[in-house]
Amino acid sequence: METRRAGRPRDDERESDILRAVADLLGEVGYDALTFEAVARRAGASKATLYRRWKTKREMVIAAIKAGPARADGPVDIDTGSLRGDLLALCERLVQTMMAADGSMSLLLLQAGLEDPELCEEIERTAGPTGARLPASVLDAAIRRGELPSGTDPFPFEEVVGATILLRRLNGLAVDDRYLRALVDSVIVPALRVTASQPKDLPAGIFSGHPAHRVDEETT
Amino acid sequence: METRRAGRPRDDERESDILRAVADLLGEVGYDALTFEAVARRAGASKATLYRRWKTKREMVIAAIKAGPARADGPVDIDTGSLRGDLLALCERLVQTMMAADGSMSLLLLQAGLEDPELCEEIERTAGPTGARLPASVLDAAIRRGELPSGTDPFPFEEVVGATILLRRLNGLAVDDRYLRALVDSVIVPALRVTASQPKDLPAGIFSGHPAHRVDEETT
Amino acid sequence: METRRAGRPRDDERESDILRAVADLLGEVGYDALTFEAVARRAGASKATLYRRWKTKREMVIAAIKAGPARADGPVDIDTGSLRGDLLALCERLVQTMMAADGSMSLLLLQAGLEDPELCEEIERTAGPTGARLPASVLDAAIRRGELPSGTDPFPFEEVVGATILLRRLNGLAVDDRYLRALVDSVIVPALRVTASQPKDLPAGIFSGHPAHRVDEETT
Amino acid sequence: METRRAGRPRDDERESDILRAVADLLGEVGYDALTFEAVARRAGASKATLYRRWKTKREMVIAAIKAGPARADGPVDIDTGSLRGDLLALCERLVQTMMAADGSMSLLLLQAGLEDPELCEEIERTAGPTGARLPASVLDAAIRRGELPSGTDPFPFEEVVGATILLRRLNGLAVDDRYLRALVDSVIVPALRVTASQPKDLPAGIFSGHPAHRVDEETT
DNA sequence: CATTAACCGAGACGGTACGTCTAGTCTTCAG
DNA sequence: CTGAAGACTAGACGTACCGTCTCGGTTAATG
Repeated sequence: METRRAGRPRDDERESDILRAVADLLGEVGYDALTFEAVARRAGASKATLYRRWKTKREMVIAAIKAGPARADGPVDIDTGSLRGDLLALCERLVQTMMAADGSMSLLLLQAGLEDPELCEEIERTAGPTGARLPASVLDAAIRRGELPSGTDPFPFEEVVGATILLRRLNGLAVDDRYLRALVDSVIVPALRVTASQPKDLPAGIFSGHPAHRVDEETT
Repeated sequence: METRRAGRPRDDERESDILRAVADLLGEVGYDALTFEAVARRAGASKATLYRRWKTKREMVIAAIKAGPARADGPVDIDTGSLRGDLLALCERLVQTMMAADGSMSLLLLQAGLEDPELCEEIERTAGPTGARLPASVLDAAIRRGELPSGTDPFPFEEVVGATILLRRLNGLAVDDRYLRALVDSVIVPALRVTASQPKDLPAGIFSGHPAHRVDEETT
Repeated sequence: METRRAGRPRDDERESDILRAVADLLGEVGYDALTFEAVARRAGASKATLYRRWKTKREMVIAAIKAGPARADGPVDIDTGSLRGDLLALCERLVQTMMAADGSMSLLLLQAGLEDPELCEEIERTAGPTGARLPASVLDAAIRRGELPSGTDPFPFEEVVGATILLRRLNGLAVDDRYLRALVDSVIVPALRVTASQPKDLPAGIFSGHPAHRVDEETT
Repeated sequence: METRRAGRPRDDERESDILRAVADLLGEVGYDALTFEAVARRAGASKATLYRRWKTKREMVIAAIKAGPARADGPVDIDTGSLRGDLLALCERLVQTMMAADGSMSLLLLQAGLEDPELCEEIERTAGPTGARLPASVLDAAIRRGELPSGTDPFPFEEVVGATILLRRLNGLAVDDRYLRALVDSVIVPALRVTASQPKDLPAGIFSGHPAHRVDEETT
């Protein structure tokens, strides 16, 4: 029955005040220039209060992102009538997702994935479908249309699309329709068609998600 | 005839001493923990001497990388007798290249590419074949063996391999043989085989290099 | 009832440690060569801790002087049996007081007096009789002996002696017996004898002290 | 006959340009904030050129003062008809002289006297009568009027007036008519009247001048 | 008349202090 | 125990000057 630890309980309102301050500052000065000091000032909180909750800046920022208001706009389904169209639509959605925050933000999430793979799920949950995953509905539709063999593994999409697009963005290179078409036509589609039998337990990447979960879906 | 500007000229030896110190410290403490202060101490130089040359840490580090000793170990040719083997060997070499420096180092290069695309060429030149490009020799051999149609474009390899491997590394995920085999077998090889006619003048990414140049070589 | 202001209070021990370091360094390198940096090093303190307390070097040094250990050696009374002897003894004591610190130290005190006239009293209190004031006992004895008329004002002594001796010291000129005798015989004694009725509320100089106060004592 | 050393001779114009810059900066930022760096910038000279001429800031500044344009306004004679009036007029002139430069300037001259007593003469020469010396004309007139015995020594005036006024100024204390009257009436005049026979070879102070010279005058 | 030594400006150099900032930790008092 | 407040050590930040030096170039007297 876990007796509540003695003493004054943490003030949840303080926490959300602080996280709001973190989020604001993130937008104003970026990740690198964000300091505990400034957060404390802005939130009218003490540094001790911050450190009590999060050991590092990264942790704190991630918490702020997690606490961000859940995306209101529902997960619009993708269904253009062709695999190629669906894939391009997904790519475009992913580009939009990345555009939402600035470059260092993407980078942050990227680095965050490093130690907190759960965050991927978290983002997917709060931010809605990012376009980084290949939804079963799209896959199923393609199989139904005969564009892909049944049992097609989404790995080529999920592993490749997020990585290439993020890097291009970080390099300040254009990620336009022409590029996306080249990527989809010359890499993703051919690769998906092959249905190579790859190991089913590869560790998940930030974009490739959690195969274990998907494997379940596939086998269903 | 370019009149030397007045005043005592900068001491090139000091500069190389400093850059050596930068490189050493980079290896020891990483990019984030690298400070002007420590570089000055290590190089026995004055901070003013550093700031006179580079305004920011990034600039200085990039200079250090550019100045890095041209890789002595010659560009060992890759020829395993099969396309798959060659591709895996290239991937492994790329992993080694990235391992050479720490994670934030890769990140730095990545960000550096952002504003200094020439740096890509620079690194390729000084660091020797990194494994990020698909050499014409490998391509030709595969075509000769009938594994690939003539006219195959290296885009699928160059655009995908570097990006995915770097991201996995940044995410602290294993980049082992199993992963590389999955990548090569289910993405790279199928994509190369298709020889889709894609635009030849896509902007180059940090890993995809400058297709225009290579296309010339291939057609030669 | 003055509620203690929030937050961790300043550590008085740190303060005294620091001031001790200041005093030591003053003695070792002098005022001009004294730096915040060195004080911090010596005291094992952070520069922030220093700057939190004092905005300038002068402020800090003055604090160190004020905090100096009260002079143990009691205020030895002066009584040579003659006015001339007493005055010469006072002058010699003053010379000793000035010798205690180096030249720039005297200069410092001098400048300090500029904005902090209370410091004069402070020094008189902590350093014991400096010889800069003409004690009532000496005056009374001279009057009793008939060497001076009753009601003699100490102004000629206090205003002149300190100023002339300090300046000679600052000019690196000898302040020896011969000089002191000349000063006492040809300036101080003749002037004291006149008992001119001068305004009683002249602003006090660093050496002339606060006549108003002493006048009260005398008339008591 | 000392043959001029070989090589290009120093450019006197550069020297005067520099000293003018020194003088200007002295007036603008004061002695403490004056830097070689700034002088070089202002004069369009090289630091080496400065250091070649003067080893220290003090030396340089003193040179600048010595080089200052000789005071144009001639040495107005003092003759108010009474000793007291003459002395007060001299005091006021001295106060004016000190006012001319700022406090640290006076201080500088003071310290300069420390090692370069000739500078006193220099100042007296270039700046005209400062009021620090008791002119023979004033003394003679007083003797003629019977206010002073013949053979009166100016020591009480010269030793005391400059020192007390300078110190009061440095202490930020008013040096007004009331003070000057008190000083003259209760110290200077009584002391001058006594004509004590003091040693004739006292070392000169910055204000007391060179007794040797005056002794000559007196004995004449 | 050529040499040459000292001059000149510019500015790089190793040092060092400046005054400010942030990181983390710790201490006090109030709830 | 939690909270705010804020002191504490540690040390990097970027700037400024210090006094020395090294350049390319100039200027006069010497040889």
